[in-house]
Amino acid sequence: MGKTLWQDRLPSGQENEMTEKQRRIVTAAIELFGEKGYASASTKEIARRAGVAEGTIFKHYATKKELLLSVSRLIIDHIILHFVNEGLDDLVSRPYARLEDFLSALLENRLTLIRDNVLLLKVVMQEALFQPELKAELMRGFKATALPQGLENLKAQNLIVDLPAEDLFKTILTGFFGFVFLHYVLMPEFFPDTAEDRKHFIDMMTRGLQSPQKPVPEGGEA
Amino acid sequence: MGKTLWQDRLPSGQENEMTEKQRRIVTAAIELFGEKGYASASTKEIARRAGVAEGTIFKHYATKKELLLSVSRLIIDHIILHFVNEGLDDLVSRPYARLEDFLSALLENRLTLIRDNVLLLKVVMQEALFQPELKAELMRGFKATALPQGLENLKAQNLIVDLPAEDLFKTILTGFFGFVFLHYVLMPEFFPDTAEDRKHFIDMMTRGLQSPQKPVPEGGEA
Amino acid sequence: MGKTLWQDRLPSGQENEMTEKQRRIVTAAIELFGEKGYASASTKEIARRAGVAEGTIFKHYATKKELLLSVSRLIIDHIILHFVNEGLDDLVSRPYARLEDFLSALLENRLTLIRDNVLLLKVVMQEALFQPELKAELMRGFKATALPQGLENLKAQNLIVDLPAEDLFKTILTGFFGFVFLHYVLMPEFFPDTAEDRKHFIDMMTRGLQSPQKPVPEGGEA
Amino acid sequence: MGKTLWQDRLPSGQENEMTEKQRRIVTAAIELFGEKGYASASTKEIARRAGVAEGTIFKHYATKKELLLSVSRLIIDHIILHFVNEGLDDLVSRPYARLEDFLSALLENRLTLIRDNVLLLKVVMQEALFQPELKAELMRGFKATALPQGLENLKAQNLIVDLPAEDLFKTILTGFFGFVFLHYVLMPEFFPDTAEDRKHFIDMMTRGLQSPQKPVPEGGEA
DNA sequence: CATGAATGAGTTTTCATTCAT
DNA sequence: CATGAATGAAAACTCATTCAT
Repeated sequence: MGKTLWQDRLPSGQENEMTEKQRRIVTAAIELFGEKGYASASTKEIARRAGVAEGTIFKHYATKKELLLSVSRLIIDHIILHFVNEGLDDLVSRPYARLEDFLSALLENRLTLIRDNVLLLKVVMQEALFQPELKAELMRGFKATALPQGLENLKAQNLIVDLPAEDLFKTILTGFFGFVFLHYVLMPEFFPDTAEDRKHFIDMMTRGLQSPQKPVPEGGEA
Repeated sequence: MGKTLWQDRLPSGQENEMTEKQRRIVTAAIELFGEKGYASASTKEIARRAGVAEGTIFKHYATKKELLLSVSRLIIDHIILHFVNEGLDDLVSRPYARLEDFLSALLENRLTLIRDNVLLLKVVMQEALFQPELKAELMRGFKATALPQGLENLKAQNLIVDLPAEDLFKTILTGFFGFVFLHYVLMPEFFPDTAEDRKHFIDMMTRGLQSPQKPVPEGGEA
Repeated sequence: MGKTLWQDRLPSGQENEMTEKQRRIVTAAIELFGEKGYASASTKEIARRAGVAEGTIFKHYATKKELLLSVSRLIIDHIILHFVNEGLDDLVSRPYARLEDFLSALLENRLTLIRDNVLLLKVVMQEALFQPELKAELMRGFKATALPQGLENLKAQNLIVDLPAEDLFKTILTGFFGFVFLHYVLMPEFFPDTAEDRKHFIDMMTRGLQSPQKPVPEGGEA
Repeated sequence: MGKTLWQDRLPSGQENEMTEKQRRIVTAAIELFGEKGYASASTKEIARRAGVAEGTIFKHYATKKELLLSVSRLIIDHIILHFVNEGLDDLVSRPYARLEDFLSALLENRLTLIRDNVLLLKVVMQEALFQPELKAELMRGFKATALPQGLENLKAQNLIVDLPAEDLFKTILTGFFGFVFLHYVLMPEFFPDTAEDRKHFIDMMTRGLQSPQKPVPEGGEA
């Protein structure tokens, strides 16, 4: 049922130790912050869902705000940075005959990760809107991607419009972000998850980004 | 901090009448929601800043949430309606207009208003993540756009790819949303507001959406 | 639909004058006090149902409490005292072969009056529980009845147990009150209004009150 | 003012446990509801009199209404359970007991408790007029009586009229309710608490309910 | 007389936080 | 370390009452 991947990523090594209860608290906090927002998730409910006493939360986190910050940090450090690259290395190193194939693969790859982590994203988004440092982290996450390398490959094959990689990167990011955010995070009710919709989006992006000249034919330049 | 234009636009005609106090309440709410977020702005403080009794707020808005919705509706409409009035219709009904011009106008047209309302837009976005009514309000705003009509005209002139209007609408919305949200709401620090960036975006969208065939010449071009 | 009788009884002569609006206020107050109780009926709602402005209520009644008192007085003076005797004179002056017939007629008579005036009774009851003067009024109402006369007739015919009229009166009142109050005012949900139930009650009362000796045969004692 | 017995009876066994503070809250609530009525007794004042923080009340009772229900349940049960324990069962299981003895015990048994709880009973009655949950609670109280079992025994001994237990129950309840309510709750001023009055009532009920045939003698009477 | 917008004190309720066990 | 009863400040909301029009 799409049980999330991130739960296994909470630090449990003995260095960065985190007790079982702490892990349960963090998990419950992520869920509730993601479901109802920070302000509407009461510590009482978090405690209940975590199966601990309310006081226990405050043994570990002095204030509710600190719990939120801690949770945010955790998401950034242990989760986003991980799955941002999940499968991407593989993806960009494969050859693509058409830009469409690349973009399509990119989207599908992102979606598998995102669909199961909507709550996580919601927690990050609500925070990022008002916390500059978090934005910086997010941006760092975006850039750490293997994506730029993929773009270089596409440019080498003349499959993509000839713009500075940085600009291409931003344009793609912008497009993907809009699609993904509206469809899977903000308004799934209004932007349902259909193959048709995804195709329209990929088509548009493909036409928008592909090189006006014919791509370099495979096996000869002339 | 981008003192906004909307204050002069609060309905005061005798139809959609709004008392002086009501206007002060709305103004104070917009300011405070923007400054501290919805949850942290107390009705008491809103009342104080508006110079009215707390009860007065509840005379006009049954609940605090309704006040938020009302305020959100107001700026959403403000952004939309202003846009409509500027006569994008004119633009798209002109023959030989280019898709690029349309998209460009679509973007430029809104930016001033958006830039001036970033604070409240942030709040609206943040709350929309968790409040279904607000999502609905946003969606209503999206749909109230002149966009659909514009699209019909563009299709008639064969300036835009031949897809069902609904699909076109969603694709454009998705693209614009991503661009606007990242550049002006979420991460202006990383997506600066430069003419070049806007041009790249418009170019991409234009290529992505324009009809593969040449437009129907009105009377013959060659 | 059992529209109540009492509305026509509100004073409207030119002496005891009462404006149309006042009458509407009183009517609305009785309904709402009866439906939700004094404390839970807000002046706002009373005004709305009466179709007047909230301020208008306070033009006529300085406080909400005064409205309640006025309404109570009205119920007592113009209504209870009237319908307490409605049909009773007739009823007691008819001859009865059996005690059962008398009690049965008495019950049916009371019920026709009560079924349409539950709200009125509820207003009086909630008040009477805490207002001594109101209890006195109620008691006066009970005693002003033609019932004692009826009892004398029954005693003369030896149809009823030979106790002081006062005691008989109280016993009957007690019994009827319990039946009527539980069935029609307090718990109609649990004590439904069925012919069978009424019969059981009348049977019990009849056996409980009838003279142990055979009644005086009509036409001779020996 | 009839300082009540129930305070010692508040559950404190380890099963139905009730903390010291909870007991103080209940006590204060009973006093204040009785003194000023439900609506006029504020939770703030209840807390003050109980010597606890206002929040503590809501730890134990989610809403003020729930506090009322809980308190009502408590005294209803108190009256009922006390009665049950006094062993009316004994009485009715004795052969040759008379119906009169049963009814008399039924009445006397409750009176002390009722007299001591008039204040709260008034509140319960007043609120029951408008609060369905409270009616239900009252009805539950009625049904929890030992009455039904007693009736079976009486029927077995042919001491009582042969009607379905349910009908007997309702008839008796109706009668007792009228008597008790008028004499001890609503109008003690007009229905004084005299032995004579009680006797008249019991006589009437006895005649009204007893079996027309002589009771089955257990082994012979002569 | 009638209105209804405005008031503000008061009410119920929530909730992060503390602390004795 | 863990608990959860207790706290009390602050929140949203209600409502009888006033008053300028």
